[in-house]
Amino acid sequence: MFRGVSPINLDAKGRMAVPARYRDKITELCCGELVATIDTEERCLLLYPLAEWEEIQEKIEALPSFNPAARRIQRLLIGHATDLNMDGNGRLLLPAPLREYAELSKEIVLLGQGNKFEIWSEERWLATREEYLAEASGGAELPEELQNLSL
Amino acid sequence: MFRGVSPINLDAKGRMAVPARYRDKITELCCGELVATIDTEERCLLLYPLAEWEEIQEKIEALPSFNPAARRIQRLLIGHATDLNMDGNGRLLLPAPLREYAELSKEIVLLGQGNKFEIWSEERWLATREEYLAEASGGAELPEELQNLSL
DNA sequence: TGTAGTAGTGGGTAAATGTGGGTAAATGTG
DNA sequence: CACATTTACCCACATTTACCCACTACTACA
Repeated sequence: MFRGVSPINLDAKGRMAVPARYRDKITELCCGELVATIDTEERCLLLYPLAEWEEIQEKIEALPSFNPAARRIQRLLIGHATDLNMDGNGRLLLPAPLREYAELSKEIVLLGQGNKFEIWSEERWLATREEYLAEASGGAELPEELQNLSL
Repeated sequence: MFRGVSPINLDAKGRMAVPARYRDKITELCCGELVATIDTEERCLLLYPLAEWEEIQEKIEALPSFNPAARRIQRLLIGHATDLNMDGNGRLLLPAPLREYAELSKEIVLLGQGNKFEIWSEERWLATREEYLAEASGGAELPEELQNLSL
């Protein structure tokens, strides 16, 4: 599915040009209909093909709604999930509330992540990547599945 | 169903313009007839399509009425439930008592939440969201369903 | 190295949307 | 029954958005 990193500039209207190498697949998967929402762990956005998102939303809605942690997740994820369509030039208009959440200004980064993309402010992504690298080289606390992973 | 976040301004008469992207679906589902009531956990309002609300009200009415907790829920939810109609411009007049409960002044936020909407004062929503994010990243006390959720 | 095609970027314009407010009907009150 | 207040309906304006077209920068290939 999706992979790779793409530095992108938002234009003055808050639009993001989807890298051409993804466009055909996105058109094929969901006719250019995508859903963006927030990531609850990091200040970045998640971008799903519509069909992919709908499966996830079903799972989230099925959570027990009297459970406070589940209500939080529902409010955060479904509450921010916004439908987006690619325009004729293969661009997406990122809604202002989502841009504000992820602190996106001009320079952003699009990360392919399998069934979805992540959208980061470039500055925040570079800083977070450094943190990850530092933690990873600590080498401690890896779950068993990871320790057995051969690259 | 409904999803996404919409910042909205109430006008001087306490009216809220329903975002255009929801209007068709609302008209189709319930001819623009909605029911607003209070949320008992958070200081926000809940907004249901009429048919959706009627199912819920039946369930609430079926609760054992000698049980004090059930009576409380009945008084709070059914007692505050108010029928609203979209006007010709796709706006809803939010009744003063409900506005006061949720402390809605000018800037409000509409959150799509599956079968319903939530209406928050923008200020309160932003503050609550930060709390949720902080708690979510604590990572503790997640129900099993949530721990296994892969996004 | 030139040329053609593709990708990324910028911005104009018409249509749709959000906003404000006037007025008449309806409602509640003295 | 008259009055004051609220609500519903309507029209008009400001703003935003979607769509389109044009320009520039690359890339690939001759």
